[in-house]
Amino acid sequence: MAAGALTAEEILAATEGVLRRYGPAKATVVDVARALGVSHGSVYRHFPTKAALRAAVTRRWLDRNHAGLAELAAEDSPAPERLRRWLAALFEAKRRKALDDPELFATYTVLAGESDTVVGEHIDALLGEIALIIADGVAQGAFAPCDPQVTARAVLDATGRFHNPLYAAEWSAPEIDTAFGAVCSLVLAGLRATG
Amino acid sequence: MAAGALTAEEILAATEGVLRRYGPAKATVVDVARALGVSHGSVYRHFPTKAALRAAVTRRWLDRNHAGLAELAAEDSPAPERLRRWLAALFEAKRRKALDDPELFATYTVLAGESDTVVGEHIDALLGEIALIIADGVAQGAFAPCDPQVTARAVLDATGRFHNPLYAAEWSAPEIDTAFGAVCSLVLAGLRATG
DNA sequence: GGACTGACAGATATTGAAACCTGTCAGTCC
DNA sequence: GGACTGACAGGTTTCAATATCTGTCAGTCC
Repeated sequence: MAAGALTAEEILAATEGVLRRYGPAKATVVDVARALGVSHGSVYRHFPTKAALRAAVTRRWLDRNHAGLAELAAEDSPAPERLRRWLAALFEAKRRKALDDPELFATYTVLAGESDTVVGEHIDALLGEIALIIADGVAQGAFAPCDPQVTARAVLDATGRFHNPLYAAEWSAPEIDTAFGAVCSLVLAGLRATG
Repeated sequence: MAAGALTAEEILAATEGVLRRYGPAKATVVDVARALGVSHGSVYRHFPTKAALRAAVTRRWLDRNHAGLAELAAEDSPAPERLRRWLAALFEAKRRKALDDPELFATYTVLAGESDTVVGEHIDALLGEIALIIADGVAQGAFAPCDPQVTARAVLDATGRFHNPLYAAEWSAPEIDTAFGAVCSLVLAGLRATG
């Protein structure tokens, strides 16, 4: 559709559009090719399988939504408030996506469920950022000594209700902010004095 | 099938059998009636709708699995270790169900997803037990002062990965016990010194 | 008289044939 | 020669006809 040769980038953009229009169940590789004005064989020159194409779209989406969080984690500020803002930012980003366009969010939730690998890498990135903040906090003396890796996992697990898409339906409930605040406080208090 | 008049109890037992054999998608009221040797009209004398029948089966199952937990919560022992044992018992009960008979567990997970009310009551019961332990802990001086209701919710939320059926697939992973221990320790440390 | 039956209407699920999709590859075109 | 096409085999999805199910109720039976 664009200038000369077909690029992976163009295919990904077209695939996003097709997914948006038809949903994850009905979007086909033929639809993507049609949107680009090429044969579907051309798409297979750039992506080995439909699953790989969908995984690539998922990775793009995850990366885009994740922008900004890494910077926040690396900020030079007291670890406790930094962790709280980081968790709040993660929750807020996901919640906005889920509430602004529920269908698109559902589409990407399905896609994410298809490729463990992509999701696993995303989670590893999040864990790394939490571990960074925790290590800083221990160095600052704000958190009790601990294994940052293991504790980062505990923090991510404990806040699952506020980032795991499985819970998206609960994110519009009025008491969700209270619940988020309570879990955050509990986790931060726990970090201050881990047993 | 049994002695004289058809009882709700017999219908529930027969329904469990039918669900076990055919799964949640294919089990019908006609199947239940056939298993009991009666017409399906008789079943509707005891339960107004199929949904109500399924909700009753779900409640029974939840209650049965919950047996023992309430006693544990009411025990006369230090709150921190009591809470840890209570959480471990909850996790262990769910995990055993999920691993012993995955199909049956999946069946009941589907059923639970159908009736918010029944699940809500079950969660309220769990929250009450946690709140009881927390209130005891505050009275004992082991936990920092807090609103037991709100904090109970935070504890249940924070440990969601270890009791919410949505996570059942992860319960056979080797590192799950480490993760459980880490979250428990974090939560208990948080209760000791809530901010 | 009250527990139960069985036939019924409308809604939902099953089935099998036809349409479509995925992934491949020999061949076309610059 | 490398990007692209288009026809193809095998597998999956769709669609409409058919069968089954849910929930009701007038009537049967002890």
